[in-house]
Amino acid sequence: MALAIKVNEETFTPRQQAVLTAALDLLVENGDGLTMTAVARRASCSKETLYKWFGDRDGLLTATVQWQAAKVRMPFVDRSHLSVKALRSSLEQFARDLLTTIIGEVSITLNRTAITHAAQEKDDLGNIVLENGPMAIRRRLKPILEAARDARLLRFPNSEEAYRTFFGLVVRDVQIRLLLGDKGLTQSNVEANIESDVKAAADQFLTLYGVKANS
Amino acid sequence: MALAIKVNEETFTPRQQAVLTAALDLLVENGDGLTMTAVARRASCSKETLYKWFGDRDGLLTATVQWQAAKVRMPFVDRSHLSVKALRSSLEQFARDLLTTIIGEVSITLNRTAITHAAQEKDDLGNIVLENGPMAIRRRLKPILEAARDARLLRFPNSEEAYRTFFGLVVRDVQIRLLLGDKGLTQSNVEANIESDVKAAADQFLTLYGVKANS
DNA sequence: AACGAACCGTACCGTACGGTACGCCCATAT
DNA sequence: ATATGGGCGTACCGTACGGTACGGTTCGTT
Repeated sequence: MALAIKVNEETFTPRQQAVLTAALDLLVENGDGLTMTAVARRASCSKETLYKWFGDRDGLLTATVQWQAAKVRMPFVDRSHLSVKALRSSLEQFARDLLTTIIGEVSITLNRTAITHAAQEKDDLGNIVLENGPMAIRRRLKPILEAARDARLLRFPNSEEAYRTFFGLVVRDVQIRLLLGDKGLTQSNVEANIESDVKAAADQFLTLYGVKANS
Repeated sequence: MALAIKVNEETFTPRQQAVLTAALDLLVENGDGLTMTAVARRASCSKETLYKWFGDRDGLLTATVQWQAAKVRMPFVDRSHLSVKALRSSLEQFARDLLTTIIGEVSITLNRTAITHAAQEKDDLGNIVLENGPMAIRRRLKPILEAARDARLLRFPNSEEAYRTFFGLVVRDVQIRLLLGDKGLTQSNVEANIESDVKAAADQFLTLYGVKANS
């Protein structure tokens, strides 16, 4: 838990955030478009300032990803009253948040950038994205799963396995196809089916781990 | 189906394949290490030859990915006698092949390269990897699923959905974590659990879509 | 008013790399 | 033996980009 890199709102001044926004925009528009000159021009600042604030290109990239990844805050899910209905609703909420996040252009860009980065030895960005993406969800979902198990609504030997199954049921091949730029899978295309996919994933998860279904 | 890019063994001469091997090695060793000079030195050939054979850097990259991706040939799965046992065995075989492929260094490198490539406008590599990865599996698995449905072993409204669920149950978060360079998930780490994961995925899939379980 | 800090814009430097040109070797054909 | 062509090695060119330097401007402080 101490591993999570904390980025407060106050970490960056508004001016700096404007710079980071420019950097992110360039990243989204054109993955390799993040040249220092381009960011400086887009943000109407001098390159010297960029180097003063962020050290070097990698620092700017890291700051951008950190700042943006930390913004992915999923809405709070109630875990007080644990009826089957409430559990299903929570699962659907998680699935919906996960899917809508994943198919967003920003998320795709961040993941692509981090993966490109990880292809070289420097794996900072990969960890940042992981920490704010899958791991953040895991941290939030696991206690709910465990509470549901304690309430005899779910049955599983290992909450880690249960979480990963949920992830798989929700994400399936959507993320990798989007990352690879599958033209047969536009965001709007996925977006239209989110609700039915969400329901299907929750149903399947409950079929696999709900108390009724499992022996 | 005509979309699949065909790459015969004879497409490249042995000497050319040696060059492609060198290129792939450099790619695996260091994602951005694929400079024309480096490939030429590694393969003991001249840059001029590279340009003569492959046109430009992108052509070399594409040839490398095509050539390597086309090598991913999964073993044939018998689909003649369709007992429950044979079906489960087939599913496990698919899951095993999928997992072992995905966690391989070559696959990770290819996917990372294609994703990096897709981050710019050029999406050739993404399609090639997709076509030889997920889509190849889909083409092989779908008829088996449909045969099993016709034999009343499985029940699903949509074979596409069934395939994607299978994919999700098998891959879960493994691929994205490996692509992002998650240090808590080494190949050997995953490899050790392949067999149990494979069994679990097949079990879960049969629980969801097997005739016995569904109403 | 005077000073200084922060910052913009631009010019500049060094390097890395894609791509080209050229000289040489060697193998095969005639 | 000689010619020819495919290919190796190297040197070279142009450009793009990371990083630095510097003059000019704005703004806050005293």
